[in-house]
Amino acid sequence: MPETRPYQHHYLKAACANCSVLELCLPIGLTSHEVERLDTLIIQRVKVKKGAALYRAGDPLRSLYAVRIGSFKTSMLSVDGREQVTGFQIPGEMLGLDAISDDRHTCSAFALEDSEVCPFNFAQLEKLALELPSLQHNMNKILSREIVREHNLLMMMGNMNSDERLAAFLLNLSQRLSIRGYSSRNFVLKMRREEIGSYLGLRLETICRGIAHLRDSELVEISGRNVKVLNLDGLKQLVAGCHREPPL
Amino acid sequence: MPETRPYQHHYLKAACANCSVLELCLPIGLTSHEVERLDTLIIQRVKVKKGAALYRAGDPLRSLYAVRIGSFKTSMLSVDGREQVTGFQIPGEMLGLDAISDDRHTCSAFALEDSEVCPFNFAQLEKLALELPSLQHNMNKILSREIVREHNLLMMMGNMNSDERLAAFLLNLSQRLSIRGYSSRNFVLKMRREEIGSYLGLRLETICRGIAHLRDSELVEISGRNVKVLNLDGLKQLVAGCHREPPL
DNA sequence: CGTGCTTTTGATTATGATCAATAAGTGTGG
DNA sequence: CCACACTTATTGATCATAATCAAAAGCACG
Repeated sequence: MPETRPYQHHYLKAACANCSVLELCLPIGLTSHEVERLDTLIIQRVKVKKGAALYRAGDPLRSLYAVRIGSFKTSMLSVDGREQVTGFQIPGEMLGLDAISDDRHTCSAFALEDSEVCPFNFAQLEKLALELPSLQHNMNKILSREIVREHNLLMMMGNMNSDERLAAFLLNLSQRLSIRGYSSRNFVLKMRREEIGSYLGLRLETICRGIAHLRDSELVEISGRNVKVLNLDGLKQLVAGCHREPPL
Repeated sequence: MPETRPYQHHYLKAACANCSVLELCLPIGLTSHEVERLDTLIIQRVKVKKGAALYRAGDPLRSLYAVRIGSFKTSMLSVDGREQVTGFQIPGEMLGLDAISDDRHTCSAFALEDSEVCPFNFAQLEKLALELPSLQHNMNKILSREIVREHNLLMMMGNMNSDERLAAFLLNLSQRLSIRGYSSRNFVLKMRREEIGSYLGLRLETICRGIAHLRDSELVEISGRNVKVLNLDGLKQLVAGCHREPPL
């Protein structure tokens, strides 16, 4: 990711009401009148070029972002400059939730492809949430859902071997894409092997070997970054009947 | 943890205003009038016996809980019955945040010693947060802080070896205890080696060996569950100059 | 159409898991 | 209070998994 300049401002007039990811984003369950009020927070949508940072660790929290088009990775840097990928975000998913803790982003967010986000000014969002109970409730749920996501990640890190983690990763991505109306059986990995590895706590070579194993067992067909799921149940079984010891 | 009966109800009249962990808990930064209103949500404090569950995975979300006295572990069960510990909570820390996502607890919470919690009815809490902006803001921060905590855990799982993870765990516990006014140099581990291991993605034997290593390098003195930190900076250095490869 | 980067695959090594046996605590009932 | 049973902790020996090192093959983009 050599592109380091701040994100580009391509101003677009926003309109939650006719946004295609409306039902996956902050406004879930809001009345059309409430959505209109939320709309007023989004000054403009923002385009982020592939490889560019939407924000960086240490930046003050200005806005939360909903991914509208494209995809992102969020990552932290360790003291000695190693990257830990903490998540991949696709349309309808939120970015920046970790920053509320300390009014400062703890992760950086990079676009994995040319992308577009809706920024919600956080101060205004909190203010509006005081007036719209369902918005407040949504925010709580979205924050809590992120906690649950990370619990599952921890579970994976603690109890799954490399092949199982990879299978779980593909399955999770497949399911999230399917919710967004994309194919759950054919999709493209926008991230590098190294980034998948970092996310799963593995080296990139281990990811390559895992892919080879899944291919050998005819669960998926992966060539380059193109994924075709051949045996969804098989994948699920691999993830479910997982863990380092057999059940006694 | 053989004790499986639901938590015991020892009713105590609650009063945030003169609670010793007030400034670490939900009411941070609230005016005394606001704290009074929050007080009305806590019908009574609840005592939980060592080993008993405060709630279990699958239970409907009724309340969030602030630990007042004692300590807890939260854990999830995998399909084949293996435990993944997701956190340890000490006084002033919140329990149940993951349940907001789906109105259902995804973890179980067990008392590691005889303990006491303050339950906040969640529905009432959300309602009250609409009227008290600083309460709403606190809730957002607490949720976000939990996300940051888990990011750091992921970082640990992904980039640290066993000794470094153990050192990071001890350091983190030491710091949290110190914030609560306990000694940061002398404390007692209320959890078993196995639970520490599960939390850190390691086996209990590896924890024992790690303890032996830290003892050999004269960073800490650990006998049984009693911890004495001998060289805080040394511990920090081990955690900071960590990671599987040396910095290039 | 090279020149990076990224991915793949192979060979070897290191770390932590597993298996096993012993020791140290903890709590209970006599 | 002690003896016993049981849980928890420690340490050793061996093994398995994934990391590391290395080299070649694909790709993508200027």
